[in-house]
Amino acid sequence: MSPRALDKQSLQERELEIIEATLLLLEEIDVSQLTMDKIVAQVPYSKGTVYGHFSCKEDLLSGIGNYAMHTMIGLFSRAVEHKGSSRERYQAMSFAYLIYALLKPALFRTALCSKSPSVIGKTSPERIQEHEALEHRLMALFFKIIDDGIADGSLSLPAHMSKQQVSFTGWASGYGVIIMLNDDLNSCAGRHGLYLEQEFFNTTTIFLDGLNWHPLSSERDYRSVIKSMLEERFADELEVIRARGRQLVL
Amino acid sequence: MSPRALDKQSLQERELEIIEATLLLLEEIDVSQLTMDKIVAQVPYSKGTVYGHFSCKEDLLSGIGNYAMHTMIGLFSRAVEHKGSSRERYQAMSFAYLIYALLKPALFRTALCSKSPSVIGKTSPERIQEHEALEHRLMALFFKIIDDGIADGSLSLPAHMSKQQVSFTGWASGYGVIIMLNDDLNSCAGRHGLYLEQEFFNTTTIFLDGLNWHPLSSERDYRSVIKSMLEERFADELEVIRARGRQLVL
DNA sequence: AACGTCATTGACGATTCGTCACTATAGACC
DNA sequence: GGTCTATAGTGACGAATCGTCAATGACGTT
Repeated sequence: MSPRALDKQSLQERELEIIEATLLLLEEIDVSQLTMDKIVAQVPYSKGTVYGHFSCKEDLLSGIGNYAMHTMIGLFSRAVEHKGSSRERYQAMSFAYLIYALLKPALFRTALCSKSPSVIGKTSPERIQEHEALEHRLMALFFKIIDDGIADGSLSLPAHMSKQQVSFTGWASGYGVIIMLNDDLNSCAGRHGLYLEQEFFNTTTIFLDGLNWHPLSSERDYRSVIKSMLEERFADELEVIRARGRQLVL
Repeated sequence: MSPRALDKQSLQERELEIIEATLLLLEEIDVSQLTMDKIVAQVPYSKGTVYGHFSCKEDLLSGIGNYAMHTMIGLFSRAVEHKGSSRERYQAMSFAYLIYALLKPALFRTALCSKSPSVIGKTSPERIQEHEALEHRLMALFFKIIDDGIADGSLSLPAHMSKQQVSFTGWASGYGVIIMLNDDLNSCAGRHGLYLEQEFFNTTTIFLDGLNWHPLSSERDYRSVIKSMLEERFADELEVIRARGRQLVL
């Protein structure tokens, strides 16, 4: 094909192509049945070329994880432009996570895998570094809003907690909920009656109340704030999600 | 050996033996390098026998996950006997989780793997069922304390939230923190300066404050409450953890 | 047109998996 | 105590998967 053309541009494009092909494959088969041979068959490149990009299956899964973070950063950046109090904007951003989970189920599911120790243990150092950089960018979006909250007086950091700790704690809580309710993403009926979006909302609300970020949930109906924010900023995405037969129950 | 002796007792003992041998192995090698052959070599049984217990490596990992939950239930049951307010007892129980994480690092690390979709996808239905039953038992311990809190008037359930939702949300938050700070379990210095025990404490505190579970953290120094609870109820475990060179920084 | 360079290829050896035909043994029955 | 049977246990083997590397070919250079 192109022997003397190792320009980064097309290399990255091909990496993306492999990732997208894998995701397409993962809409039909489970991660546990994913093999490199199946990926190679799905793609116009040979095994050697694929291995040139990804040192092993786990490395590819991590690549997908990073791709997922890119997607998230895009969605988060849109949510953060929501007009409202700093607490509302924080909550809006959290919900962009949910939109992503519902919009790209295969990506979401696979990205979770990429966090497991068994995958990380086989991931190339470069990709881990990339992962951390992306995580940092994501966290920075939250930092910004926390600063806003402190600036406008609606939030003061708890004793012994830095901005980073607050932001990390909130993120981890939401992450835990999503991991644990992930199974039922498609079945709609929640695990023992739990709905992802409900518990995600509850977790965020309790967290922000716990931080004493004003106005508290007792003073304001955040459920409808979120609802209208979603309809306004993510109309297209909601359309796609609904077309797939998944209703957001809030 | 024993042809006509399929008593459940010894079968379960052997299952445990295989699990413990695997955990021993996992103190030296990473999960990603774990193979069934290595396990078989570590154990006085043959491949066929091991496969009789566990249908594949993933099934074994899930078995380890369930074993971990057993361990946790044991520790939790001890923490719950702490004398103090209902909120204190809740917090004590949360911290039993941390004790477990520090006491059995290999078990803890592996149990995390067992939650990943790629592992669950290959786990036998029976074991998944067992997992859910154990999860239920664990949750029930939390239910109990939430009931106590409601009974003694220090807690009222938030609008639109059931006992189950509260308990789930709290659990998931703690779980997320632990997953995300897991890497550094042994390195002691936290990820970008975050310490597992610190953030675990913070998350629990914010969560309980968010629930408005009295007395709030502004009214009571829970840090020292936890400290003395640990010294009192988990002296032996703390000893072991310290002997390994890990200090609990609270 | 001959050469050098480098991306690409896919066949192959190595590893790992999971099965199954066979062996061993404890008890039942004569 | 000898034989028979049912079941636990074994480990060699075929199948699947992995990751490599010697060979190929496309393109720029001389």
